[in-house]
Amino acid sequence: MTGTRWLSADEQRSWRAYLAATKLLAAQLERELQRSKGFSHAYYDILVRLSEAPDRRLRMSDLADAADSSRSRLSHAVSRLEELGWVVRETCASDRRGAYANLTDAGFAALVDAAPSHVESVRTHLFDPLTPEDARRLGEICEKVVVALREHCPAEQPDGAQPDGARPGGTEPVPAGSAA
Amino acid sequence: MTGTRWLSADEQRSWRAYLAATKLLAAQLERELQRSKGFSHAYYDILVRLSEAPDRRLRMSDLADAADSSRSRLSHAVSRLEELGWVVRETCASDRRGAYANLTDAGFAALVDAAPSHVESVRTHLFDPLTPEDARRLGEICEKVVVALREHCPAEQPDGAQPDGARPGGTEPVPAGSAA
DNA sequence: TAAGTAATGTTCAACGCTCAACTACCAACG
DNA sequence: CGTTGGTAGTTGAGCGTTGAACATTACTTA
Repeated sequence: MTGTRWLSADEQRSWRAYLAATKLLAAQLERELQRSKGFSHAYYDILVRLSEAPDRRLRMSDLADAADSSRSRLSHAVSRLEELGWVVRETCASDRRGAYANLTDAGFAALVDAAPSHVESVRTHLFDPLTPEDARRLGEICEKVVVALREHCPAEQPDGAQPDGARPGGTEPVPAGSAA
Repeated sequence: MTGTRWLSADEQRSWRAYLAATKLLAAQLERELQRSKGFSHAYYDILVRLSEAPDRRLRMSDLADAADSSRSRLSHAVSRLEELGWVVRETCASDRRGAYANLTDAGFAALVDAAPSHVESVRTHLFDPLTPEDARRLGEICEKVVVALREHCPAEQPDGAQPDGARPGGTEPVPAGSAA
């Protein structure tokens, strides 16, 4: 009864490195963003998704999917962003259960303000230590993992976002669209 | 004044894939471990580190470093593990400020019980979608990132663990040492 | 030995996340 | 219509993390 497919020595080493890298990198980016701009990466991510959406607004569910977040978490987070004046909710006319989250000018400004230092953090701690080839491969590998995860749990995840893997949109820098 | 080194289109794509993959994978592993065994990956990690240590015990600080955890978080976590009967604290004779965390037989048994399904999760969601070559490269890339992060923040991190990057030890399977 | 500095570990308050209700609404079917 | 089932989003309790403050003990230097 030893059906377990244990990890090989190489796999274990990769796995440990993965665990350490992801944990340390996330903690470092969080710390730098928190110290320089006073808000979390979770907020940043929400602001980015909204900034990229048409009219800078998104249905709550779509925003949750875009940010790989649970609906509950998103609802709480949007409430806090509303208190900051960075997002406002708006009820949906066509489906009265629904709600839009709108990015305000102040929210957009906060994103514009935070982006440069955050991008610099990402570059410093992730891309600078890697060769361009490494970076490209990391992306490919992660895309494979994402595809597998999205199709592997069709009923467990917050929702079944299509396994795109190739969304355009600029992550860090502020996307197209005029400020203010 | 536009000193920001923005991400290229390729870099952005890699970065987004990285963000999605790490978030989804962590959530999936957490969910499966939680549902099948009822405890978190944070606990699992602590149990693993303790199980690998001589006499299955470690100073709190060393354990915090090994698990890439803050002292505060570790202290809380160990308290909870103590309530489960999986770890016991012991005051250190040679340094009376210090404390050891000892893995109990029950704690070791819990790890032995959880390991197979957890390893299966890791394999299913990470290694199965990848080629062996991918897995090897992922490990190399992560090791580079870890090295950079560890040397880049000598005064900010919980502690200054030496930039090893090549610790042996078996991660998932239960390491050498007799059970019970 | 006394004073100053550093390290270990715990505790507390604030905050965010999770999970399970819960409200409100839509849509289909009889 | 009225019912049933499913969807959108919110809420609240419980729990874990964070970061700072704290007590205690060790080390270093005069």
